[in-house]
Amino acid sequence: MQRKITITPESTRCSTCMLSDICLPVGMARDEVEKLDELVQERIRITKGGTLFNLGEPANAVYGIRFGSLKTQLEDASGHMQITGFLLPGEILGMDGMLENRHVSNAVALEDSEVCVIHIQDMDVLSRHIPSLQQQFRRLMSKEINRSHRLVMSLGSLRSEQRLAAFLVNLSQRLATLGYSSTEFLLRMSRDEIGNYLGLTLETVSRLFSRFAKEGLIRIHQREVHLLDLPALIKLSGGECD
Amino acid sequence: MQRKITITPESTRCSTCMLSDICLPVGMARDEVEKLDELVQERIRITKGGTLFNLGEPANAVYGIRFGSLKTQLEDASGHMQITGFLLPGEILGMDGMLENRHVSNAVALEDSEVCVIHIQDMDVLSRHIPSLQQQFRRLMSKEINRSHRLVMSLGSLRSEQRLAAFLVNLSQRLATLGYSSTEFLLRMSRDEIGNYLGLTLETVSRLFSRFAKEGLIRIHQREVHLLDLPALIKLSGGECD
DNA sequence: CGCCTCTTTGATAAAAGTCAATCAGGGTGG
DNA sequence: CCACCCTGATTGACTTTTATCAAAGAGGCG
Repeated sequence: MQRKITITPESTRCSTCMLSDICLPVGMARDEVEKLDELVQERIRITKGGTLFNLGEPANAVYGIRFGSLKTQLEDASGHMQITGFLLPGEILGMDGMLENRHVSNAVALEDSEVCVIHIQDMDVLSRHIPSLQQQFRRLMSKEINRSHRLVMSLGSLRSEQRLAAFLVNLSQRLATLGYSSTEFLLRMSRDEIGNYLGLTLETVSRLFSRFAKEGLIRIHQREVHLLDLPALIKLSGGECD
Repeated sequence: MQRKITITPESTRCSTCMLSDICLPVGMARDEVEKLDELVQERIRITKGGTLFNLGEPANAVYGIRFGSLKTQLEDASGHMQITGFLLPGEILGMDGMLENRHVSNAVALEDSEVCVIHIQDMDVLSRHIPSLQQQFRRLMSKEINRSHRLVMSLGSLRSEQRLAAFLVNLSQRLATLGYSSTEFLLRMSRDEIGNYLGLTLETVSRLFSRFAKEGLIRIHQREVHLLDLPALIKLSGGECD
């Protein structure tokens, strides 16, 4: 389910990682990124369906995804789950646990995945030698706040078709950033999970996919999506309207 | 609309502020709070309807509310607004602007209000003398992430009546923390604003208030609310179910 | 091969939105 | 000081959207 991987001298470090311009070091100067190299002393590999952390567990680190994808979800008093995000390589998770140093959500792997462990204490030590590190970390937290606010906007003001279109466009853009195709990709999550995330039922999601396909916006077979008319999807999602 | 207030020697400081155990210094040691006193060199008073900051403006500070209340809202490409929060005294706003040092939202006063200005640069300088300050700030950002995630949960998984109940309960609890009545208070926002925040129309909000009143859960006249059966509201909102 | 999970699709019901009219206060100007 | 107006709130009738219930189909894995 979950396996620790210790970093060896020949392991990839932040300064040699392909994701360095997306992940924690995004925007940092070359020489500062090199100083980051000691920060990650540990990686964790999680198999599909395994959890990286669970609600209530002590939280003293955040995690940067190296490969794979995870979902984060809140659990309410009655056990109902709400997915709050689908995370891709280069994205950071675990920052919601820093209020009480205890996780308030679960993180579950959607496929076999690996994350870099960033211990907060180590980061605080290192930040004495890297002046920009604290600011960098605030930026990442701010990004998470923004991400969540945009989700609120989507849930609060868009209709189901707009939400789903926005979801596809967002995924497309993030995959493009990673160097993958922005028009052809595999959905790592089920209809049920998409629906939960977007505040819809799985049936509604399925119906919308079918309708989008009929309208020529996408081609979809199971979890393989092909965005045929990205501009139309963007327009439908309410973004970049001209 | 907006007026700067410079701090004089006799002004209240963090160490003498009534809100110190709620606001920025929450949980900090007494001697560290005293070191915070130089941090706030400026306050801003905003009249009802005035803006503290607007989308696109440079962001180099965060703000702690001293008195009054504000709403924060996102604006999409087509000008549609989504309220992402109603903030009360002791609560911090502006942390969503730290990604690009530019505000991505608007903050509007719901009543005449005053905020303490916390310049990020000053905080970074001060944090060299207050080891816990960076951690403190991360806690506050984490809190904002959590707040937003819970709103996502509300929007994504609760029905309209549950959302409104949860909204009332949440307000009640925050007002209680401030020492106000948890059962009798004034709504500083319109039905329209509540509806926008909760992803509902103003008519739905109004109808639900009327229904809650008919069912004996609340008494409401205009913006004056009286929570008559807080346990029932908590239960309705899905929290603390037993 | 068969079971199990995920997905699709249809019929129907419920929730919430829209449109519209009326009502209540609060503030302003005559 | 009062009438009027303007904004915000309430309520009703009706429509639209989305959920619910149900059944059947499609892959994938043991």
